[in-house]
Parts: sequence; structure tokens; C-alpha cells
Amino acid sequence: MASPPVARAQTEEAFLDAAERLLVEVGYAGITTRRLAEEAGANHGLVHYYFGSMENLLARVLERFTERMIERQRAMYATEIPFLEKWRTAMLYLAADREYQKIWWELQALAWNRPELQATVAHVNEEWRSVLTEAFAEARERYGLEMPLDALVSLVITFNEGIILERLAGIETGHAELLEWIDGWLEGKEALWRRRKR
Amino acid sequence: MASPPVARAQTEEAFLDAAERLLVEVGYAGITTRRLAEEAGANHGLVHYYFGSMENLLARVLERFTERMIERQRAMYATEIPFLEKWRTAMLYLAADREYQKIWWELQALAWNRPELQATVAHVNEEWRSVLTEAFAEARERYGLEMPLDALVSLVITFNEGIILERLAGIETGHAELLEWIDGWLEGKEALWRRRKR
DNA sequence: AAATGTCTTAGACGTTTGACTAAGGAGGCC
DNA sequence: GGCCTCCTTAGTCAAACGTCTAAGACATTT
Repeated sequence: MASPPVARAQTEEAFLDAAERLLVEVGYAGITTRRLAEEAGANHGLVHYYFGSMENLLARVLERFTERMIERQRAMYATEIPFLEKWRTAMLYLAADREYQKIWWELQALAWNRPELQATVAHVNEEWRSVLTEAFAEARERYGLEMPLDALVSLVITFNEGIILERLAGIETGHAELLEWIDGWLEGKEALWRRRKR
Repeated sequence: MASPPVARAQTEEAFLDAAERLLVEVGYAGITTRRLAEEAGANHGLVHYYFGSMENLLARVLERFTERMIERQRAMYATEIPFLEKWRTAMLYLAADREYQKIWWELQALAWNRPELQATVAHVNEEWRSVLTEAFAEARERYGLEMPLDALVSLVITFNEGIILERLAGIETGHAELLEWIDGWLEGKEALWRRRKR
């Protein structure tokens, strides 16, 4: 066994990991101290000892997840690759990361009824927004888009959210058509820009 | 007292109404038989007697709500008014009906973890889709939009969903800018069409 | 080696849950 | 008027819940 402080930190992580798995499996309403402890392979009393309450534990899950999301979003758009490639990478993530999205939206649904969690959710949204704002400022200029930047970013964020949420409910109608059209449209804009540059 | 069958139907409705109020207030996870009965002003044993289980009751709430949503959506777009006016009416609803939206998304979040409910949710989505498809087929032709109809409808639906969901979490950044720009853009398209018609 | 302080465990506490039932009551039918 | 069916009520039940505690294990310090 490792020395206590390390072991404790590991067990705490095990609880948070287990909570994420249960969010995917059964949603936030299905998480109880005992089930969580079983999933984490730890004693159910520790939930109270470590975190004080399930509520606090879920708040910790939200915070940890939040940090990871922001890191990922920054990494995706911050690299020095052309906008079109960034977009395509983002759309690949959108298609692939179902579990990740389930966790995120379960936490959001939880926050609908826990106002004290909404600030954390809003923080992620702002981060995402600022990352996208930077990326789309470039794209907007390059492609000569007439839409104000604020509006453009909101449109992109919200339709992404909508796609994720429809998919959580098992709905995929029209998604492929929409994403394909956007891709082709961007490609056309990109080609136009290249021609104009020469 | 009214005769039993009528009274029973009324009490059942009272349960469903109370469930909707609790969905707004505390979310689906906070609804228990006893709390629901208190909210409905009825005996808690009746939940089992009438509906068999809380699960069935929530399924009934979903079905009843579904019917109302479809009716409303049909009514909104089916009248013989110009497309721009339909759009503006829809956007007014979007801005106003927060409780309605909370109920709907609580039911959706419930369905994420109850696959047997997803068919009902999907049905509403399809209805909405078909109503919008008809309305936007007209708009698309009139305004000469290049986007395929499928993709256009998906875009409109998903960004609407995104706006609603961000607002449930207390986020409103960029929404007004986006909606205003769309409104102005449509107005421009409409003016163009009027000029061309002459 | 003993003492110390922290961590972990199993279990107990009272509460709340969904589900169910027995007893009483109201209204319609003969 | 008396029976009969259906409805409503209060209350019971076992299970599961969050919380808390006492006792022991452990590593570290003295």
C-alpha cells in the first residue's frame, strides 16, 4: 500500500471516475453513495468522509470535468493549422465522443436544478466561446462572412449542442446532411480565398 | 362530488399537472410519489392505483405533453401567413415559454436513461421536423437559399435547441445578436423577393 | 518499542422511498 | 331500501437511502 495521502488521493479519483461512468450508464439521478462505492471498489462510508455529501462529490466531478474540457478545447483550436482543418477535427470529436458528451450533459441537466452549479457550467461555456471566437474571427475575415462574430459563434455553439442533444435521445436525422453541406461550403470558401490570394 | 369516473379522470389530470409543475421546480429526479401527491392534493397511494408506478406516470406525462407540443407546432406554422411572420411568432415563443421548455427538456433528460421513452421523444422531433420542412421549403425557394432543405431544417432545429438549453443553464450570451441578425437577414431576403416579384 | 495521528472498515442509525393492502365510504342499480 | 361495485383513505412493509460512529489498521514519529 502506498502512504496514506497518496492512497487517499487515488481513492478520491476512483470515486470521481466511477461517478463519470455512472453518469454515462444511468444518469445523475441513479447515482447513490452505495452504488458509487461499489463501482469505485471502495467503502461507501468514504463518500461522506472524503466529500461530505454526494452533492459535493458531484460538484467535484463537474469541476474536474470542466478543467479537462477547457484544456481539450484550447488544444483543438490553438494549434497552428488552417481553419478548415480545425473545423474538421472538431467535427470528428463531435461524432466520436459520445460518452464524453453524455457526462457533460448529465452534469448540465443536474445544474438546471442546482443553481449553485450553474456558474461552473457557464464558465466552460465562456471558455468555449472565447476559443471559438478567436478561431472564427480568422475564418470570418478570410471567407468574407457578413454575419457578426458574436452571432456566428452563437450559431456554431448552439447547433453543435443541438446535434449532441438530439443524438442523446437517439435522433440523427439530417445531421449528416447538415455537416456535409457545411464542410463543402467551407471548402468552397477556402478555394475562393486561395484563388483570391494569388 | 362528481360521479366516480369523472372524478377519477380529474384526479389523474391533477397528478399529471402536478408532475409538470414539479419538473419545472425540481426536475424529474426530485419527484417522489408522496411529494407528487401533496402537489396534486391527492392521496399518495393513488399513484400506484391509477398508474401502477411512478415510471408509468412519467411516461403518461411525456405522452400528454407530446400531443400538446405537436398541436402547437402545427398551429404555429400551418396558418396562412407569410413565412417571415411565422418565423417571428416562433421566435417569440422561443423567448417566452421557459416553463414549457423546462418540462420538455426534463422529459428528454429522463429519456436519455430510459430507452423505452425515446421513441415518444423522437416522434415529437419528427413532427416538428415535418412542420418545419414544409415551412422552410417555401422560404428556401422564395429566398433562393442554396442549402439543401434537410440540412437547413436540421440547422434551424438544432440551433433552437441549443439556445433553449444554454438558457436553462443561465447562459444567454450572443443569443440576442444571433436572433436579431437572422431577423434582419430574413427581412432583407423578403424585400429582395418583393422587388423581384414586381 | 511505544505513542501518535490519520485513514479505513463494517456496521448501525433514523429517514424516506415505491409498492401494496385492508377497511371504510360513496354512488348507481335492482 | 339494500346490495354491489368501485373508489379513496390511512397505514404497513421491506428495501434502500444518506449519514455517522466506534473500532481497528497503518505508517510515522518519538
